[in-house]
Amino acid sequence: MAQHKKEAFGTKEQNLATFAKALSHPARIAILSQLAKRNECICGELVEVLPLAQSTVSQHLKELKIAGLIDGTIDGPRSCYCINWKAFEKFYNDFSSLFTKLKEANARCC
Amino acid sequence: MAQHKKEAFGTKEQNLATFAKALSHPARIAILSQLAKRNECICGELVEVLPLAQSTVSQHLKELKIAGLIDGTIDGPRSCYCINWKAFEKFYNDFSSLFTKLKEANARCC
DNA sequence: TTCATTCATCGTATAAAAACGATTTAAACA
DNA sequence: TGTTTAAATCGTTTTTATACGATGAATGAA
Repeated sequence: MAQHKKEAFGTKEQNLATFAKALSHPARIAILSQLAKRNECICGELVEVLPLAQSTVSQHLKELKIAGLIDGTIDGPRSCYCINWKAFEKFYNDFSSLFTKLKEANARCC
Repeated sequence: MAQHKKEAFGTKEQNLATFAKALSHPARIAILSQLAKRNECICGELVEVLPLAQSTVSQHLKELKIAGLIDGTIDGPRSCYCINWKAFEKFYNDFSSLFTKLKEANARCC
């Protein structure tokens, strides 16, 4: 009875929602901030900094990767992650467009 | 075993995550777009436009309201909703700051 | 080759989200 | 007062997310 109906909406809305969902957990915001702060972005360093188990951090990294916001490369026994700037910028621009559209309409709201 | 640990993160990260979560469903993006498009923002009009049951739309409206992104006023037997511009702008600015911060760090990523 | 390190994945448990129908509430109107 | 209309809430089901420990795979070092 609770089948999701996300497909019933437009592509633009779905893409924006996917982007927002990737950012919808403080752990993933923290991960992005850490990736931005460091030259090296090793999974283990994130585990040290975050109040979560290693497996949980790995799971969040996977979600960010699936969303396309980060890239991961294997570096020996370690994994190095970094922000996928191109994807992130695309999503950000789409979101900014929505924001601008909403803003313009603001004046005549009830 | 799966108690949420969102409280273990910073306030800034939590607030951003809450904002993103409110936008993390295409129905809620569509609702915001509709609110921006119309002079009147009656719940029933949204139900007509969206591919969802009335109770489900009401639920999404409630979430947007709890997140602070919209305001609702009772208009006779109807409910009139509009975007809470101030809150929306605050969140948007916070998000833009994060984006800028990430962007500056981009050059020295692995 | 063996062992330690690092991370991903699996299995599982709990919590939250999404969706709907049915019911309730509240206002407008006859 | 009773009836209609509109929307919120309730109860329920299904799906997804969050979190962890345990296991597995792959690399690097002994």
